[in-house]
Amino acid sequence: MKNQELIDLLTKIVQYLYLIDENIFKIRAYEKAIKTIENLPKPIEEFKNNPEKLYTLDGIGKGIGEKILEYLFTGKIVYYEDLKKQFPESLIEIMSVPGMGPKRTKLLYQKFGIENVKMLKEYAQRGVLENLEGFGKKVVQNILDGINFKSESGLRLLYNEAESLSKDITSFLTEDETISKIDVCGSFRRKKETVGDIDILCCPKKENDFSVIEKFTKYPGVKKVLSQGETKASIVINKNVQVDLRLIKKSSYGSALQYFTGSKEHNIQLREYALEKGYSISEYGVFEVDTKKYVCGKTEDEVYNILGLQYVEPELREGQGEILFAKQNKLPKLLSLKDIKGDTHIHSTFSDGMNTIEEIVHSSEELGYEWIIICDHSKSLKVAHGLDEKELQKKISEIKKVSNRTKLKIFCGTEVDILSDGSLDYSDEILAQIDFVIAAIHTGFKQSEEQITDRILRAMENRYVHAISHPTGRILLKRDSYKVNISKIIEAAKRYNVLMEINAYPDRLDLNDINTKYGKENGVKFCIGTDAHSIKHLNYISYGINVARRGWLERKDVVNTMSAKEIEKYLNFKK
DNA sequence: GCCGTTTTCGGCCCGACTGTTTTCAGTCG
Repeated sequence: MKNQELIDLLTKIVQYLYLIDENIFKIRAYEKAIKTIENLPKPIEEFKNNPEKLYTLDGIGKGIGEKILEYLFTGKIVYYEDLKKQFPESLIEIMSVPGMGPKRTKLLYQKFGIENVKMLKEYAQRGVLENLEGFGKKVVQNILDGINFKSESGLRLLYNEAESLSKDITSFLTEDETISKIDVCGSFRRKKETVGDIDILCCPKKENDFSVIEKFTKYPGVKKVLSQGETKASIVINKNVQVDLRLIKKSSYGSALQYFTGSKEHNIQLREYALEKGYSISEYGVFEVDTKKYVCGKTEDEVYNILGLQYVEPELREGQGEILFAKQNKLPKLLSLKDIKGDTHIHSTFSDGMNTIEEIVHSSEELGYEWIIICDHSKSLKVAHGLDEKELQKKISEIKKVSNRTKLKIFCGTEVDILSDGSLDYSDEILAQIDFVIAAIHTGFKQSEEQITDRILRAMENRYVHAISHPTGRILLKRDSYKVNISKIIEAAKRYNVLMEINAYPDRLDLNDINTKYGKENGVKFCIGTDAHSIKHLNYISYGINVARRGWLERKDVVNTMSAKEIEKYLNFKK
């Protein structure tokens, strides 16, 4: 799949366009096209032989479409090669230094020939930049700080890390009880799998009480105050995470919440749509264009409703058609935690889990589940104490024993390895005795895309396989997915009636949101498994639900919403 | 560079903070 390479290339083009001060709307057109490719669930190569389909994609017209085709056929884009002749590529890195934008980057290059971050640092330290027009002592200091900040950070947070950080900061801000409302917005509220920074919105109890801004800058663990105004401040805290706080009064709270939740693309589309209807939207509210009169903005509901739109859940606000659906009153009723009646992927002490089946049962009862599936590893995964056939029999009888002491329905599952030749780690005779078979790849990550795709397809053909676990094998922020044609796998899932797992482990979240949505569009059904290796992990189910919601899934798309009777019937039907 | 149920040309979301300015450019979200 060349999608990421193409995205990287187009992103560089965008940076160059900023540098040469190209028409801002042209730049936005490129940015929009990049978003479209990021949300594409298929390999871009598939458009090689039917370009007409490429041009139907949102934001891709003649100009950018031709460049994409040029890239697919020749591996490069001449337009980009020409841009490189104007300015060295290393200027793009300079522009990524906080405080350095295209204007300053270009000026320093033309005046001093500064073409990389190292040179920038040297010139800044020598004090030669301060006398330039538009520069000054503080600007130069900010640039130096920016260089340090950049070298130390760059990483995004996993969603669950952002979650605990957010809790800590919001409880600090609310401890004096001067605040009536507080929300963490941005990509965190949209439940993205990783979060770049934390955006907090709050409404003080007393109008014009700005004291919380001051308090915010005193948060324990603050490393640097980037900016501090009357209604807005930005800090950097330990771990080099940027946190922004914005104060807003009651009458604007809803529109501010809407605005700061984003995404940028969603907001642009919403505002464009509002203009068609004669309204202008900002974080302060919805206003009539003609009279500039305030119309509403107290709640998010109001903002969408005044435009004749259904309320759009934050998880759907990615500019991927949700506004059109909202217009037609056709948004999905998203899955929620209260719909969940069981977990399809739990490890016990039989393999590499920390807790016994008895303990898992106890915790699952507390969660209000009707059923669970204990999936341990299969025999060849020695590092995880995979079960051989004998141990598997022991596990089956243990489940029977524990079942006598609980109302909870316990299914015996296995996370069976897909071996490097595509065969499964247990014989069909063994698999037939197991209630739920979820097949997974744990070895041979370096194989070619064809090999891995074929391996998984072969596993799916097996009549005893109910599901595919963590279908792309990625570890967020650590390891890329193995090479696999995931759209082929998803399409096959419908054909073979195999579930796609949304693995809820916080650093997996695999399938991801985009592929989940693609699966739904192709009629695929899903199971959400926590992959819990300890009873504490059972709560990870909420992270799986986040992905499901971002993938537009409803109750009916997910087997975890079935009652114990329904799921039993469902699992048997497969055999 | 993209797009169109008034348009194939003329639009394209909106605002805060900083630092350097005498009214605003640059950067950021």
